[in-house]
Amino acid sequence: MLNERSQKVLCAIVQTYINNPEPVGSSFITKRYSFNLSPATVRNIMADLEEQGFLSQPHTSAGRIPTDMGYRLFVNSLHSEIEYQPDNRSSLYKMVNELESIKDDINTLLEETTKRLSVFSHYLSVAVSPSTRISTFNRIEFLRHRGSQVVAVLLTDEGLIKNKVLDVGSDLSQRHLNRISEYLNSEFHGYSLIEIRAKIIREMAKEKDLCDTLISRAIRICKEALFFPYDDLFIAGFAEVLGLPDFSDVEKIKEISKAIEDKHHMLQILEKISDTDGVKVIIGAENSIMQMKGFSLVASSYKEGDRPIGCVGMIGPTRMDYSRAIAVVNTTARFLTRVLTDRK
Amino acid sequence: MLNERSQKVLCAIVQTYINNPEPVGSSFITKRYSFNLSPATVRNIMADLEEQGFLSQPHTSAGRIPTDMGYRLFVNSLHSEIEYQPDNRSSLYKMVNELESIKDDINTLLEETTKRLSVFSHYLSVAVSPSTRISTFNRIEFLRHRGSQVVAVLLTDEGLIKNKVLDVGSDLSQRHLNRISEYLNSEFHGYSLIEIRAKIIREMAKEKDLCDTLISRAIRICKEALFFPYDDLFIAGFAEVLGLPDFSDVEKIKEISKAIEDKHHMLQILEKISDTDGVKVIIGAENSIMQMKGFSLVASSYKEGDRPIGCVGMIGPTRMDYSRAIAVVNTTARFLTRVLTDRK
DNA sequence: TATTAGCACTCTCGATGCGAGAGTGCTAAT
DNA sequence: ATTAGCACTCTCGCATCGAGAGTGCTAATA
Repeated sequence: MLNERSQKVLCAIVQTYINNPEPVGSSFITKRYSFNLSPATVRNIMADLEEQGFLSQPHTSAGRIPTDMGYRLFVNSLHSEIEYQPDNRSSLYKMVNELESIKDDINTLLEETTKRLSVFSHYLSVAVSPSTRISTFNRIEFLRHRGSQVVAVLLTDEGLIKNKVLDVGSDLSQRHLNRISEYLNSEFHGYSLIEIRAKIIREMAKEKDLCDTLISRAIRICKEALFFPYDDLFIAGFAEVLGLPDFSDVEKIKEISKAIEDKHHMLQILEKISDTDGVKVIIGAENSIMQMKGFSLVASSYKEGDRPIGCVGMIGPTRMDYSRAIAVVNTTARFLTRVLTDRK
Repeated sequence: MLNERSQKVLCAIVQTYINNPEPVGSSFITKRYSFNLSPATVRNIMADLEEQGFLSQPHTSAGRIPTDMGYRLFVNSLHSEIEYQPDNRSSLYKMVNELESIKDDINTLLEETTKRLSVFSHYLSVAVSPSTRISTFNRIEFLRHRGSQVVAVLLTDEGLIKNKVLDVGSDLSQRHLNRISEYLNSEFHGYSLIEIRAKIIREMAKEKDLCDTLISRAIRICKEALFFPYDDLFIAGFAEVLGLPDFSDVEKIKEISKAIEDKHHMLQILEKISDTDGVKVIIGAENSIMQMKGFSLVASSYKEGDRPIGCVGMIGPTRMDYSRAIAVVNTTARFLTRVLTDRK
């Protein structure tokens, strides 16, 4: 579809534009890269590339800038080239080592990771905690709280700790609650939360008229206590991206701040990535789910053992340094995987 | 220090500038307000006000804009006039009523409050959860977690629920932990966390060589479990303020985003307000603690009964609509107070 | 046939100039 | 003490202009 020479020129243009966000001219390419081509030839190639949709021109008589398609081709070629080559910059390793000390609480770990990642990369960085849906039930405890309220504390094998305030009548004493939690803990230990929800639904249908009140109440309480509509989302580095030349325009800033304020949407995208393996790159409006026109996401799942459980990544302008971003995200995800896997 | 007429003119200028962020000229004032003064007179007054530091001029031959001092005078006069007149706009009441339904969890309540408040006011809105320092210990429970870890769950009388992951050796069984929590709960019930910390410090000094291991360990564990350096801070509405004309400049946006990324700083300011009564207004760099040059904070503590426990407020450009902001913040704080007081 | 040199053309960008408009400060009259 | 009048200042929008960068096309070249 594209001969090798054209592709090389395209990549050169993308790389040049990434280094410096100004339209790239033909002569720059011939000077900077030794393709042994004259500017005129490069111009012809560029015209072709534009026709095929890989480049665009802000106006006649300006150089070319990559389209999303252009970036995509660039990223794909990159991928096969340097795939998963960890970034050996000492500062990244330093950062990662600093994080080693906080392996106790997974949310603290993720929060600190995103913070440092954004400072390090100058991009927005994001992470989602292990998905509650697929998490493995370890145990649940109920603590009587003020009035008719009860605090349910859920622990999962992945290390998640989730609180939920429930309103059960005031007739259930702490003793009753302990009986309920004992029952649930023995019944559900080791199942994933999504399985448990299914079980509960079945159970509720079955026991509709049966009335072992304590158990049926336990089931009902549990259904509520295990329902967490959203996983935790960590975002850091807004101040960082404001420094990029791509955000010298107020409109652009509004767009990105809208994109990250819509946490629900963000989570959807990241959770999809949480389920898969390796680094994913989503460029601009590629993924029609997101109204992230103008931004790209480089993200990877992190795992516990062999099982992907969450996701960490970076968001930047489409003009972001993909090669570095991919390497950094990959390194970070591997680091998280190692910490989460080793901690047992 | 300032005669009544000058003050009226100043307030008129401030009000005009708040309505529309353009330097205010003398003739506008004479036309819009019926002071029965000629533009020339107003010009003289304006020159005086400028000399005294209440107004400034972007350039000769432009109108005047208020300085921080000018806003301050304006706000003070406002204060004595409409102090604590609740805002009767039906939409605010509607908003507040929607919030009534989530009185279960205080953090959820605060989060939703800030969200709605920002949408309603078009300013950034902030809130801090009840200060852990002054909160009243209700009980603590320890749950064995993975490996040598324990999850401490702290409940306070104010309704706070705090988790902390601790690394105690792996030799303490759940049974031991229960003994410890029973001891702590009977010992500390009803004390404020800050008192408890003091008690613990004394206890630790005393028992240095004594070695009732379980109790001394309990004390040590408790010291760690009760230490929460930061209260929760809720901020919402960044996208809202971007719409204001005051933030059409990228530099301004950077400034405000820096101000809110520094949560530590923000908390310091808000915690001070949490301790006092009524609505406070901090204009620009007035409070030298904050590098919030260019922004103002309108905030009020909310209470449980008669005791201020936390704080809610709004941040906007110095050119914000103080009158409305004060009313809205006041209404919101009173609403929170009512909900938190009634819920028992 | 693919490449290239040459050249006219187009478009942006910064500098410059200019006039309208808004608003001031000062002075002299009320 | 207030005000009318007026000269003055400054911004802002608009148009003009030339330099510079980069293109597309054509004709020559290997």
